[in-house]
Amino acid sequence: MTIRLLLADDQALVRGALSALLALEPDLEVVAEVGAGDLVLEAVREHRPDVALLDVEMPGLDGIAAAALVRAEFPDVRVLIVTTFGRPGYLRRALQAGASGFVVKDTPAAELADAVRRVHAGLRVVDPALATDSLIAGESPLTGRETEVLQAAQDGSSVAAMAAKLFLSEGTVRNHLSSAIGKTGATNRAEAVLIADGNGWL
Amino acid sequence: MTIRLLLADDQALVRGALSALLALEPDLEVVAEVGAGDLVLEAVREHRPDVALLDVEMPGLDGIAAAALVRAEFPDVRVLIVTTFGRPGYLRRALQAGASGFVVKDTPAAELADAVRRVHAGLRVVDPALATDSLIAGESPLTGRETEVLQAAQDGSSVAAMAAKLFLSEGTVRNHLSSAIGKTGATNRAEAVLIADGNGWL
DNA sequence: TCCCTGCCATGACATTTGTCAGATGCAAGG
DNA sequence: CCTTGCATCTGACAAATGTCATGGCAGGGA
Repeated sequence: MTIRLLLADDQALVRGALSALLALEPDLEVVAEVGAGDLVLEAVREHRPDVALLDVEMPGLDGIAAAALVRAEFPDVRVLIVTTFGRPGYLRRALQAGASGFVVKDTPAAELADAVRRVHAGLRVVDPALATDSLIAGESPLTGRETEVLQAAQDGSSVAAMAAKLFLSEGTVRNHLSSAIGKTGATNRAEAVLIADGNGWL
Repeated sequence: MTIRLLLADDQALVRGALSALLALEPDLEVVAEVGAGDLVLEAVREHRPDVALLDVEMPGLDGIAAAALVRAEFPDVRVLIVTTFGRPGYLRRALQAGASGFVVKDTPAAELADAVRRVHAGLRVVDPALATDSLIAGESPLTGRETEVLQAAQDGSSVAAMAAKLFLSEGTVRNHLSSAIGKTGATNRAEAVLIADGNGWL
């Protein structure tokens, strides 16, 4: 009885390489590969995998959002998140979205197949170092608006541009920014963006 | 006669997966894997691969710098750069460093082996879309100092912090920043950093 | 109901940032 | 030798940014 896998990663080369890696295991079978989060649910419907390996960073729907959709429609499909960045907030959100495991891409290749098997067996797989980081960093202290404003600031927009985009007054944008700067312990907007993003809060 | 390969990528999972993918080809053999740029030259000395696959983004020495070292000591070792980001400046610098090929990670997995064979045969392998981008973006218009200042600005430092780090007066830092902002077509520091980085100028 | 929190806004203020003009020194190239 | 480009600095100015106090409004507990 082989474990049926779905692979989602926007980088075709990595996707294909992971597929090759997992195909080496006799008890694993890759039944579907997709390159965008939007396609995950559809592929799950069609191929009914046992485990879905989802990258977080994907165009369109990200892996965490895709995980939530999958779990909502197919509670028996296990989700293993595989990501480049071990952002604490990613782990928290992934687990809240119903993921059973969370693996960063610099874990040894040999451990991936094991992680898949454990997840399939109903166990949780979480990098212990990351788990402690997640506890330390905690949940995002930012309010909804503060988060939105920082996201808008990511591309180097001016206050005026952000105000226009979010339909807010410039003063309000600056208030939210100031508040976010305070909460992140930063001294300016750019630093606040880096800190928040590094924690997976954006 | 198999082609001997060296793999360098800081993400162990990706490294292992690529290794599995390439091992499927009967004429290819992965003889060494390293996870940092500093280890590339040493591994080449020991294993004498025919082709080295190097990621650009690596801790310590980046893939392009490693390529230059390898080519200087072993001119008969071909270098194929494999990277996540198709930054125009990366391609230019990679070719200047003596790389024979440049592949982004969202090319189909099936093409990688072909790219390796072509590089080994003495041909150049370059993503055509990326090549035109590189021509459009052109060489970095930034002077040495401008580049340094933008790099220092990447972490959200204030002018005062950058001045201290670079042993310059605050006025000078602001002048270089202003100049860089003008050259990148940005309207502020943060945007200039994004544009310059996106072009591979930092 | 009252209180608290989040959200929105305004106005005022100090600081930081971006721009500009002007000046010097240095090195490379014609 | 002269020009050009780069790097450095100063001083001054306008614009953008960050902070603070204050107020209004809505929703969710206690």
